[in-house]
Amino acid sequence: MLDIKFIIENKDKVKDGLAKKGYTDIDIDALAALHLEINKLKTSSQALAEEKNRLSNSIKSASAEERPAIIAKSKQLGEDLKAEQDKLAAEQEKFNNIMLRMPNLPSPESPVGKDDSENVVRRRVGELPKFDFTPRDHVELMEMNDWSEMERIAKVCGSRTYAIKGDLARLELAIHMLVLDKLAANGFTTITVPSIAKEKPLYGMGYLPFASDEIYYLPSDELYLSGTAELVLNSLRADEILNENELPVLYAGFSPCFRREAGAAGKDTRGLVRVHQFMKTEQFVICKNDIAESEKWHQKLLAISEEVLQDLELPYQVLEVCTGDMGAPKYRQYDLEAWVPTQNCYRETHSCSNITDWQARRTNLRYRDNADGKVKFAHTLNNTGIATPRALVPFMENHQQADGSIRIPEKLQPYMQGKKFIGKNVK
RNA sequence: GGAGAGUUGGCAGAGUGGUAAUGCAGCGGAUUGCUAAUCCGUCAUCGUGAAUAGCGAUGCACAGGUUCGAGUCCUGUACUCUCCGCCA
Repeated sequence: MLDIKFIIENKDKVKDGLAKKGYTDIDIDALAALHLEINKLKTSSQALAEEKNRLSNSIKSASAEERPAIIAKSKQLGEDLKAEQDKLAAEQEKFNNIMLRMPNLPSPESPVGKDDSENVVRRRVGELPKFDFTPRDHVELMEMNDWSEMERIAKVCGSRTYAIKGDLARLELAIHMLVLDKLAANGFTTITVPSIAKEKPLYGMGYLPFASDEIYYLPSDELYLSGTAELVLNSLRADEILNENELPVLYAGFSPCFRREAGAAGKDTRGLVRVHQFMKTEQFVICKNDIAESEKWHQKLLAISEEVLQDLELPYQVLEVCTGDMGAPKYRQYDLEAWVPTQNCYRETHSCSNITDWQARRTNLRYRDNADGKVKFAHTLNNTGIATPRALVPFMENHQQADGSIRIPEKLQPYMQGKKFIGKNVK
């Protein structure tokens, strides 16, 4: 959500930002006019309320003869007021619906572009693996090591589900532990959160009304399945006024995540790349309303996830996401993509975003500033810590050996009982 | 699933139909004079203002209702706690 006063005072800047993000259907001038109309209705209904309050308060001291007239007048005012307030509520709803659909404005640093083809590679880190054999893709590797039940589980649970077993299943959890330890070492509080949520947090995060196709809904309970721990973490402190001394709030959230993948029909149907249910360790930050401060945290979150990929010894690239490919809530976004040898390309493993105060305005998450005692909307940021099983795809493929076994990078070995390799052919 | 109790500001906590006490914390100011204390104001949202000035509206979990007037009475919903039932 944006501040309506900011919108009105910076119409050109807002129009420019909306255009860069590809939102051409929002009429800022009409929105400003609507706001003006609402304020007029507020003023007129407040005048009626004031008069009515005055009359009501005078009844106590009025004589018995005066009372019937005052009551009648007050009753009439009450009806007028109700009519005025109904008008106001209708206009307000129109206004709110537009405001809920207003995306965040992009950073002036973000590359301007219309879609993912215009994202900019900022850097590539790590050497691509060279194989003296024909590398197998991750599905073949799972099959030859008896690490999965992909066909059976599809019969039981439907397409885009997965079941992995043995050392690969243990690896999946080991990687999360490595990331959770790293985040804890950086001051993040480990927190496991539910994957079911009410509707309100979905609006707070900006999932609704923007991406309703992506979300599982449980109608008999009026609950939704969460696509990320960010959803819950973003609303965990909703409606609070934090003390500035509590900031920054750093959460390392772990949760099962659910996505319908409705918009990805036919894409990545093979294997572990795109599944309906996965596990994610999420980095989430609440910090002061200060762009230098939140940009600092944005870089910090990015650095942590780069370190994760380095610990996993995966070659990756840092992508700065262009204005047109960014989600509505985002001010600035980096994606990390790890190399997938058999696809001969980098695939997304992390998405790192500065949301500024856009979500905090929606969840009413504020803090009291120590310097001036004022209540301000906080800034929020989020980044993937690690998401599995997708991360297992580049992991298995980059670390595969000729015999189909998988090398375990040094940093991960303590989480795998010291094993240097896993696989059927490991002696 | 059944029964009961509860939900008031950043926090604590009064308030049984007539303008939301009080304390703590924070912020602003004054005063004393010194590892701080005291006093006053302020303390959420919005409208009108150049205004962080005044004036006004709203705000007691949420949504309705009764009433000239609702934190207070009525209805529904959510959540919390206690007990019973079920249960990893």
